[in-house]
This record gives sequence, structure tokens and C-alpha cells, in this order.
Amino acid sequence: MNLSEITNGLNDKQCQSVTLNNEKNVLILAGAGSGKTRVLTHRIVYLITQKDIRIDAILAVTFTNKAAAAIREKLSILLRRPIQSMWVGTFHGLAHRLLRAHYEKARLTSGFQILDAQDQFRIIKRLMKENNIDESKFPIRKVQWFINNQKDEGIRAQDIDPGYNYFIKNNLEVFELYEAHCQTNDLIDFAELLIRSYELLKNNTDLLNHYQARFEHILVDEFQDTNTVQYKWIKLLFSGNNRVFCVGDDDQSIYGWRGAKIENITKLYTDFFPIETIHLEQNYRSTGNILNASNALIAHNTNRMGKSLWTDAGNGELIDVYKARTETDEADYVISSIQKLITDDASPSDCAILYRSNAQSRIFEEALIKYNIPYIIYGGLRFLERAEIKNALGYLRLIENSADNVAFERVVNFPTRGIGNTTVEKIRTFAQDNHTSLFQAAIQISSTLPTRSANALNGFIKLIEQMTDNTKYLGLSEKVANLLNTSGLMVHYSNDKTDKAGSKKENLEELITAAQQYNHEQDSEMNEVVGFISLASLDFSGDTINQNVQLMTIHSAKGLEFPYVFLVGMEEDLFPSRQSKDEPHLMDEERRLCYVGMTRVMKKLSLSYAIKRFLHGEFLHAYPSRFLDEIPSRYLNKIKAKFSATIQNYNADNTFNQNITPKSDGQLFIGAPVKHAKFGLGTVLNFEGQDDSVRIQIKFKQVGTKWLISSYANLEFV
DNA sequence: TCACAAACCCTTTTT
DNA sequence: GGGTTTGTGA
Repeated sequence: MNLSEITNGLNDKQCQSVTLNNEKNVLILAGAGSGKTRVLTHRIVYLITQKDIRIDAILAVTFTNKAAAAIREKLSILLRRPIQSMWVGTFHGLAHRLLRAHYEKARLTSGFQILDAQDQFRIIKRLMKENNIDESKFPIRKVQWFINNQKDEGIRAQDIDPGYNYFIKNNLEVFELYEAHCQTNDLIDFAELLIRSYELLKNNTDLLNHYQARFEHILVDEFQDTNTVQYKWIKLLFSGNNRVFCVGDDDQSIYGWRGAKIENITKLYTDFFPIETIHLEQNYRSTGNILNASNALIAHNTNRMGKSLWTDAGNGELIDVYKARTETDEADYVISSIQKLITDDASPSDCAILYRSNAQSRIFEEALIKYNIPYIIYGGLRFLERAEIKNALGYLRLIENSADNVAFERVVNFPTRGIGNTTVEKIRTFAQDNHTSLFQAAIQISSTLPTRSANALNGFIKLIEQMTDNTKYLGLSEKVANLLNTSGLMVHYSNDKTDKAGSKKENLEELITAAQQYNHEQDSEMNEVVGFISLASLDFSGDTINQNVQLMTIHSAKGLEFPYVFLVGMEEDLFPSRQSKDEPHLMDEERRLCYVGMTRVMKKLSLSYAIKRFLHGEFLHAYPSRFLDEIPSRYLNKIKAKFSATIQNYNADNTFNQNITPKSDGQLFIGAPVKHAKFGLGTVLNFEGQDDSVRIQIKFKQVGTKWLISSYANLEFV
């Protein structure tokens, strides 16, 4: 590959960034939409093809799995060679990889498990209960928050001096209990992944030397989002003989509440001296009006490093600002605008609705259903965080590793099989006293229990042992399918009357599909099942290819772009959030968040707010967000009159995804009439995927619109 | 021990 | 409004 192939299509500044002397540390201050990910990937290609850097000498770190996957994909296309040995991933993913590879040195066993936020909450709750710490005085969420904050700072319980602070003293007590519990049970929470892998390297000089020598080039994306431990982690890996290439934008720092430190960018100048800085300010995404408005907004922040985006793309349309009477009116306005766009040939997936908090999604979801427009909501309760999925994974975990106590607790009496709290408490006590796993404890004490409990418990033990035997030689997805049936989960959710739409059962079926699609190669340090389970806790980004209107928080929209964006709920106390209004630095972060939201837009931005909103069970008066006042009105088109939204049913003949070719059997097409055993007659609205994983959206006459997996739904084309 | 109903709580953002 | 905990009766 020659140099011009790499720099082709890059502007001067981008080109300069990519081809900078490889003996230099580099900081790229890159504005929104200035092509920073592009620069990062092309830099890697440059190093490998022009400077003969080995593929496994590269370490590239990002924050989201989505971003890591995108970089990986781009690299394999550009380099046309296998890149498995290159470390590209999230901080959490790479830390996990390090811990798996060196678990003994990290004081872990090979079966250590990752705790997600829910698991962590449960454990803290139980520890507090067991130790008679009053939940009402010390809310569990706050305690959890305290613990995670300390860890994000790299601080352990032993490092804290509570002084005479009553609250810190109590939090600290739980922190100590929690640390001990996790250590004895081999549990690692998100923050622990980072701190533990940092300590691993710090305390093992030979290991550190090895990785320092191996990673000749360390590249970090979204540097403004690094927290203290992450920064220390990078600094530790930096020996002075290797080089860093950091990309960041201080105006897009929106994770301060999670411990991210913007100051880390400025610390680069001293800790990684000398470092070359390049500014990327030409924006390729948005129109002039949107950029000028965004620049004007962010200019209200103090302490910026200073940067102003520009474009040569022309002014484009003004930004619409819609004043709604209520949140229902707002939703109607947004969805009917989207419908118009679709009629004018836009794809639903070109449209995004962005909001400050997840709770705001519901009203838009309802309106989308009313208009019959396909949509997808990111965030909220993600697929793999749902109870039914976690229960299923609980069985998988227990079969894989009978010492997995978190999984044991989760499934021992689910579906209910007569093993009550009293019995579980006895098992816990025995396990604790004899330093054994809950499963082993259950086996040993079952004979000492009253007959009824003993029978129930023995039934469970037999079930797990049998499942372990029966699935030993099965592939991952068969394993999952098998355990769903033998555990009784499938039957339980099939009979679940509260699950009217059958969506829990559908989710379980989808889990089998997910297992089928799981690509094991990228986690070769682990066996297939462990890899899948870890993925389930670290990566919940589902498929992104779809034909749906995108709904998400502004936080999760970071790094993405959409032709049409509706930034909704622009009201004081909502956005900016009420919790931020008394603290200037929090308000600055809200403003950056607004800036991030606005700069996602390619063509047309609509802002909206309601003057009356039904919130927490009552109607509240709302005032327009201060951010609206901070945008000069010459960029705005204020729509004051009530939008006359007429609700029309979305016409299925007016197809919006004709670019998807139906399968050759010709049965599946948009508008096709189908029959489902349970839901009755319906019409195909949309579909995605291929072969066995085809998902079809159907509008049923009786039960409304649903997404079904065709291989399970047993659809009849009529 | 379990199922259901009533009461009670919260309510920002996420790897 | 909605998810979770608590209380009650079987």
C-alpha cells in the first residue's frame, strides 16, 4: 500500500495528523464531525504499512463497543490482512482480557465473574441487610455510587480515612464488606476491571515490562472521557520508549458524573512531554446554521480549550423550534414531522429522537405506534439486562461453573420450586463457615434439612447435574436451547399471564439466536461459553442495521450522526436537568451535552419543548430551556402556532424499505398478509436480517404491531 | 411457601 | 406512572 492510498480524501490537517513522525506523542483536538475516528484508523494503517510497526504492537482503546467494532472493521478493510493480534477494544474489554490472561497474578481464579450494576446492587443490598445497616438512612443507590466513585478514582476501602464523618464511615463499612465479599466470591464489577488490571500491571514489573515493550503505539479515542484509573492505566503502559496518540474534544466531555476528568487532556502536556497538538476544526457533517448555533451555545461555557468548527457546506435550513402545549402535543408534532419526512422519501432510520433521560421515551414510543412507524429504542432496559435473559444466563453460568454463587442465588428458586428464603439462608451460612460454594454447600446440607425442603433442594441439585451432563458436548446455541427447556424457564414464561404480548418468551427465543450469532474468534482467551457470558455483561449493543426511527438518550448518541434529529424536552429542570442547576460545573456539562446532541445532525435539526408536562403523576408548568436563549435567533425558525397534527395511519403500501430484496421464495414482502397461531391475521410492515435470523415486523389486527423472529414464529403466508 | 393486592418508593446520564 | 417491597390469606 502506498502513502497516497492512506491520505487520499483527507484534508491538510487530517493528513498531517496521520503522517506525523512516528517518534512523537500526539494529541488531536478534534471537534464534532471533523473525522477523528477516521484519523485514528488511518494513523494505525500508516504506522503498519509505512513504518513497519507490527500489528500486535498496536493498542487502540475506545469507550464503547460500537466504536471499537467500527475501528476493527475499517482496519480489516484497509489493511486486507488479519488483525486478531491487534488489541482494539474498550477500556473495560481490554482490562478484562488482561485479567483473564493473568488471573492468578490478579488474585483471581479462572472462573471469575463480572458483576453488572444490577448484580452489584443486589449484593450491596444483602450485605447491608445482613449487617443491620439502615437502608432508609443510607440508600443503596447512594452507597453503590459511593463505592464506584472511589474505585473510579483508584481508591480502595483501605485508603480511606473516614475521620468523624458519620456518612463516610457507614459507606466505608459497606465498601469493606463488599470488597471482602467480592474477593472471596471471585466477583469483578465494572470499576474493578479497571482498578484490578491497573494494580496487576503495577505490582508485576515483569508483566508491565512485557506489555510496555509490546505496545509500541498506544492510541486512545475520546480522551476527554477518561477517568482517573483509565488515565493512570495509560500512563503506566507508557514507558517513554513507546508513543501515544490521543484524540479528544473537551467540548464533548459528558461523563464527568462517572468520574471522567477533562483535565486529563491538559495533563498530557506534562506526563507525556513532548507532545504535538493538532486541531481539527473543519466539520464534514452539519450545515453552517447548525454549526454556528452549536458554536454560539458552547461559547457560554468557561474554561474551554478553545475551538470553533466551520464548514464549507453552506448554511442549510434554519433550526426549527416548536413550542408544544403538552408533552403529547410535542410527541405528535415530532412524529408527524417524521411521517412527512418518510413520505418525502427519507428512511425512518434517517430520523433520531434524542432526549435527556430514558423516561422520556415512552410518549414518543406511543405516538410512533399510533402512526405505525417502525422504531427502535436504545438504552433503557437493554435486552441482556432483562430479568428473563439474566435468569437464562444464570443457568448457563451455573452449568459452566457450579461455584458461580451469583448465578446460584438467581436461579435456585426460579422458576419456583419450593426452595424458600429459610433454606437459602442455611445454605449461605454453611457455605460461609466452610469456605465453599453455595452449590457445594447445598449438596452437603440437603440431608440435614426437613424432608420437604430437602426434596426440593435435591431436585434442584439433580437438575443442574443433569443439565451439565446432557449439554456437555453441545454447541453454545444448543446448550442455551436445552437449558431453556429443562430448567422450566420456557414453560414458566409461556404460562406467564402478566406477559400478555409473549415478549418475554420471544426474548428467550432471541437469546438462542444471539448464541448462534456469537462470534467466538475475537475472545480467544476464553472458551466459548465464558466468552458469551462475558459479552453478555460487557456488550449489549444489539444489531444496528435496521430501518427504524432511532430513539435514544443524548449520551448514547455520542459518536453517531443522523440526517434528521429531534432534540426534545428542551425545558428547564429537564434539560438542563434539575440536579445540575446549582452547580456551575454540572451546568457546563449539561451544555456540552446539548452541544453533542446538536452536532449529531447532518441536515435538519428540530428542537422542541412543552409548556405543560405530566411528570411524576401531576401536571407541571415548564419553562423553555436556557439553552434555547443561548442560541442566536437568526439561526432559529420558531414555530409558535399549534401544529395541526392529523393522525393518519401509516400506509403499508407506501413502503419505506424497498431497497431490501425479499428472499427468493417470494413469500416475504412488505404488505404480505400472514397468519400467526396466537396473534391471528396481520400484515408485514418491515423485516430485517437473513435466513434463520430474519425478524419480521407485523401489524396484527388484534394485538397491534410486533417484531417476530420468523424461524420461531411459525408464520403462515396466506 | 406462594400468589396476589396494596402500599410505597423514586425520578439523569452508562461501561 | 411504574417498578418494587410489604402484607395478607390460602
